Amino acid sequence: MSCFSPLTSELPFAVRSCDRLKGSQLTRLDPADPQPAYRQIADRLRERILRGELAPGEPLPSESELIAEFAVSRPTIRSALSVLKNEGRVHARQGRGVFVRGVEPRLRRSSDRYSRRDREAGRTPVMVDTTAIGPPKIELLRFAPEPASPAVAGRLALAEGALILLTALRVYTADFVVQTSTAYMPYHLVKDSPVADPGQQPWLGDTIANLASLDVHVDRVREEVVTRASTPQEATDLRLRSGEHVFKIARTMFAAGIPVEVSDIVMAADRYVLAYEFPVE
Amino acid sequence: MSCFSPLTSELPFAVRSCDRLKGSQLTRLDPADPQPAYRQIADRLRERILRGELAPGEPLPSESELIAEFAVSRPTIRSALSVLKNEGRVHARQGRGVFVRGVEPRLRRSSDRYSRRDREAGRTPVMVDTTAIGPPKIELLRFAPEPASPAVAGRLALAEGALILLTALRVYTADFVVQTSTAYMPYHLVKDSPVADPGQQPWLGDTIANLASLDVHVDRVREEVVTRASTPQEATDLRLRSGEHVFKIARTMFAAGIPVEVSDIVMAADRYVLAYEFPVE
DNA sequence: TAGTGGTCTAGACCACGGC
DNA sequence: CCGTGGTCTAGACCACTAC
Repeated sequence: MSCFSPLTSELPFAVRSCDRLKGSQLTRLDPADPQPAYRQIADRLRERILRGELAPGEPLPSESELIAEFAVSRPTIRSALSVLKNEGRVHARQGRGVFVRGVEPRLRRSSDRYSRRDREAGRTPVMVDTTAIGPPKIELLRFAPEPASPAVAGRLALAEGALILLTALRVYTADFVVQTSTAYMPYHLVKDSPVADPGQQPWLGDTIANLASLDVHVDRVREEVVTRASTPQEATDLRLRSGEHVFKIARTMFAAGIPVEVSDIVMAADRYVLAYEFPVE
Repeated sequence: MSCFSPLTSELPFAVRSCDRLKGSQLTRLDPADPQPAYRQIADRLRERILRGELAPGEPLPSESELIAEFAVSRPTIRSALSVLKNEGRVHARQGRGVFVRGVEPRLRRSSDRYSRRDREAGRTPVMVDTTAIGPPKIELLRFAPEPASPAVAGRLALAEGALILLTALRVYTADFVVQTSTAYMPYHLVKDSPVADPGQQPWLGDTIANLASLDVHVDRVREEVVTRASTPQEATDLRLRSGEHVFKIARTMFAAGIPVEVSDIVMAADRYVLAYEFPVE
């Protein structure tokens, strides 16, 4: 397209003179650079973004403009753009263009939320700092006693196959899912109590309050954080595109040194900042 | 590789009937499926991986085999594979093949490392659980007093432009970089002390010990964790491919409620599990 | 040498969005 | 309507690895 240079077939990379380019100068790639063209192009575009030359929300030059600017074929431009997409720096919208992704404010998930003060103020510990987006809605996906898997039994220091109470939740805010959690409690702790009654559960999602009502007092929390690409299921749940990252938190609550609940919490990695504050010594 | 073992078909996961080896049956795509071919193919391959049909370390079928199996062109197969690469589920090695990525054990970075017991045992708090890989080596990149940037001044509750001591470190283990950190301390705390002397610094990387020698006693730590794609600089430092994720930890140390050090710590996200343990109430 | 993945081109058709 | 990005094809050459 454009720029019918007879040099095209002679010189594989660049060096085509093309006087009338629509706005954008021709940008030469460095043939000495061992990096392939699509990486060099991605690097140049990334620089423009990091330097603020292309501000958040702004569109990048269109594919055809980039083809003209760098004098390469469309697939090469698309490879370059896909690098930036995979880095989460831009997102494409069909029919519109490719846009620099803004730094959306992240939800803050703070270890403070386990403090008694917050609980007594009536704040649910499922998440905090919902001030900007309203209170969370909780959807109960499953709630049932089950035999513990070996992994869960190990984490709860139970015999394999012992009964646990499984609670699977999904947390929404303003109709978009922000996290899912799957929690396991030893069934013998909650049996015959309101906590084990799906219709009655008094503090859905608030393990500490639930256990306190049974005179089990959580005094220590451990959270182990990893991040990885989402599975298709998680991507569906959290409305991510497959491949976007999640935080996965394996949480254990202890009462007097005994694990009384473990849970696996999954949330969109780029929507959260995890804040931990703890004493030293 | 494939199908020499008669046991294969008995194993719970390897269900392929392997009569005539990689003749690999033709796998039909669903034309009714609104998903494009490359995604359908990626999904099928992902399933095989998640089901264990393709075990960690094993090669996927080669591109030409996949072309035959799904009856599509090479670029389509390559798009499908690039989806899985970007998810971190496989990695390609030129001239060899595409291999299922194993779950390498992650280094554990635990909040315990700030405890006095560990310090007195002589363990450096820069990282822990180095048992598997030997003690860390610390490279000092920069060590100099500087005027604080507005951001750092804010985090340290100093006036803008106040002097801070900047310490930039890189931590190696067995010759591979595991984390970088940039720390800032109010210069007035350390001025004229051995802590401010590059040649003398007694506990490089151990802020708590350094400050304790000046009678400043850290009693609380806050860490704020985010994850995002690495910048090119970080990718170089940590030997990541551009686009792989990092954890970024913004740490603040407090003594009697006053921030006495802030630091930014960056590490390869898929090499770490961050463990936090803290009391409730 | 044969097979693998890595890069690049040229050209085609489609779906979406705004005018 | 036209321009945008999304998908797909066919074919080429290269660099690396194994044998």
